[in-house]
Amino acid sequence: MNIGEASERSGLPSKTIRYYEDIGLIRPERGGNGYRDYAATDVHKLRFLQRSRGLGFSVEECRQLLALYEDKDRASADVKDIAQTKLAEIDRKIRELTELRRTLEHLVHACHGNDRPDCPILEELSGGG
Amino acid sequence: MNIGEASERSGLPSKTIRYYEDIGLIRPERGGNGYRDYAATDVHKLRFLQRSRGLGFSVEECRQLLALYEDKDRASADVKDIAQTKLAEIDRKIRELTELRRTLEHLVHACHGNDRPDCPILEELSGGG
DNA sequence: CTTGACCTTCCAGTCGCTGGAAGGTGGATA
DNA sequence: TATCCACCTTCCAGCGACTGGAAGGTCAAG
Repeated sequence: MNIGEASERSGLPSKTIRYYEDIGLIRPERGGNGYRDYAATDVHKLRFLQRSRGLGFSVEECRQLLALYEDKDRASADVKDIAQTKLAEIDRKIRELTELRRTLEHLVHACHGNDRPDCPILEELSGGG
Repeated sequence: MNIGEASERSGLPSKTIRYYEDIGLIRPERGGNGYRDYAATDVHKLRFLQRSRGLGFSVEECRQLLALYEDKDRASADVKDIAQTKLAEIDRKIRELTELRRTLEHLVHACHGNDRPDCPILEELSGGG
C-alpha cells in the first residue's frame, strides 16, 4: 500500500513515516514508480512506533524495542535483557508520572478557581509552598 | 548576583537562563561590565520556571503562568485551567504506559528469541490495545 | 603579570518532527 | 487524448527547548 494508507492505518503522519525511513527505522519496498510500498508487517511496526513514541520512549529506545521482534537471530537472553530493561524504564516512568499527577492534583484542588489572586498553584510553583 | 550564582540558586543551567532571556522570559539588569545582574525576584522567577518546567508545563504555558504570577489581578481560574489540562494529559500517559507495560511483560514471558516469523505477539504489540 | 575561573556573544548541533516548494504519477472525467 | 487533481517524490528550512563550543572580555588571587 502507499504511504497515505500506511499513514491512516498506523496513525502516523506521512512526514513522520518518511522521517522514520530516513533514520533507518522502517524500510518499505518501492514500486516501479518509486512510490513506497508498505506491507502489513510494516504497518504493524509503524503502529508500534506510534504507540511507544507517544509513551515517551526515544526513537533510539524504539529502535531497540523493534529489534525485539525484528532480529530473529538473537539469543533469548539478549532479547529478554532488552525487554526487561525497558520494563524497568516503564516502571520508573509510571512512578514519576504518578508523583507528578499527585502534586498537580493537589494544586488543582487547592486552587480556588475564582477571581482571588492568591492562587496556591502559583505559590507552590514559586517555591514558597 | 552573577549568572553563576543565579544558576546555583535556581537550579537552572546558565545556558538555559540565557536562553530564557533570549525568548523574553526574564530580563535581568546589567552591570557596568556587561555582566547580567540578577536580583532576588529574578531568582524567584527562575525557580518558578524551573519547577513549572519540571512539572511538565511547556515554556509557553510557563510564560502564561509567569504573567499570571506577575499580574495578581488576573483570575486564578486561568491557572486552574492550564493545570487541569495538564492533569488529563498525565492521566492518559499513565494509562497508556500501564498498558504498554502489560504488553511488554507478556512479550518477555512469551518470547524466547528463537524463531518468530509471524507470531501473535507481534500482532499484539503493533495492533493491540 | 600571569593564571584561571568566571562572564560575554554568536554560531552550530541536537531530537523528533513539521511545513513548504518543486516536480513526477495515476486514475477519473470532458 | 487532454485535463484535472489528489497523491506521491525529494530537498531544504524551521520549530521547541535547549546544549556545546569557539573566541574573547573581566576580575581576584598568587
